[in-house]
Amino acid sequence: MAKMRVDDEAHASEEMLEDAKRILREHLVRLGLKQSSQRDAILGIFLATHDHLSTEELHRLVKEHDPTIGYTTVYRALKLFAECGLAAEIEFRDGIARYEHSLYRRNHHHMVCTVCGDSVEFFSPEVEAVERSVGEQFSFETTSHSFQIYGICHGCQMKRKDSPPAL
Amino acid sequence: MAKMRVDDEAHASEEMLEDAKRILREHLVRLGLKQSSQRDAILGIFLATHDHLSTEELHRLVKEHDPTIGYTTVYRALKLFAECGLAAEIEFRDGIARYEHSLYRRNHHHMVCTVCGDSVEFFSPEVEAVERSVGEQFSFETTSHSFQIYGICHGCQMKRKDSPPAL
DNA sequence: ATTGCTGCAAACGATTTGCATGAGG
DNA sequence: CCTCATGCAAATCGTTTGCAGCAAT
Repeated sequence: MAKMRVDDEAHASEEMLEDAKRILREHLVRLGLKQSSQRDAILGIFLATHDHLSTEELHRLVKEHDPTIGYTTVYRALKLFAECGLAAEIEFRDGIARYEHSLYRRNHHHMVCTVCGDSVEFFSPEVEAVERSVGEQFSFETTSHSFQIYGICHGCQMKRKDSPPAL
Repeated sequence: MAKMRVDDEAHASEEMLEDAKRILREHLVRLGLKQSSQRDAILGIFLATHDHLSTEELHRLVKEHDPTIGYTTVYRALKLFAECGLAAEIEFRDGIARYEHSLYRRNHHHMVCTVCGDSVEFFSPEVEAVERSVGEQFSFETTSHSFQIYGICHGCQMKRKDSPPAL
């Protein structure tokens, strides 16, 4: 429940990079696909961030490293990562698909401020338990769930008090 | 936790229709908006279904009743209903916005089959509790949450077994 | 009369695809 | 060599908006 220390995270990401590369490689072999330098680069950059990136945002980061890589390649790479469980798509109600790491990151959810768009993470094993129990109850073979909380963050609440309420 | 009996539901929806009309009316007055026959018709048809309707699906139903009502009017009516708490938008990962009744329908979530798209409803008060407790913890004034479970329904599991697995 | 509502068509924007060229096995 | 990956441009598709005429207050 406590936050990981930064050096723990750094250590974890070295191992994670290796695991991730292996998982992607196995996935490619399984589907008869090929490796490419672009995909390796995109994977590395994706794993190096701890944000919730849209395709466009990741593309921007990737271009800093290699300006020749196109949006479509990033888009397809993210799909591939999601297929093999390296990335998970999350939906923040703004109509933009965002991705985050999903390896080693279960039980982890988001609370989003509907005013400023910022998000905080929280951990909630109960939700995982609900997935299991409901799946059993209805004979679903569950694969995932999506859970977000929406509200107004502390900062935006303060600003609201200062300025006159719009409605 | 037990399912409502059908006649309970029928009775509830008469009362609900009145409540809904009143709520919408109050909302319109509050914002200085006007009533219209189209919106009344759309509200009635919306409340008469128990499905998770996309704008297009509701528009199709509405046209059966009055072919002159356009898509845009249905679209704007749904937004209005959502604003005043009569409808809630739900997201099933297919990129289509769906709406359902939200009046009298809290603690109610969906499990969606990623193969056939069918969904079942379930009730999970724990999730509401998580919203409250996480909101407190991070000083968010929470307004709502979104929770869906994804998986493969019993029927689609059976079909999988029959036909040779694709991958 | 004034102001909001409607319906059409057009704009929008993120996502997805077709295709010619280049790279991996 | 054959097949897949790439990057561009174009297509897609649900959503949203502008606007002229209609309806409600």
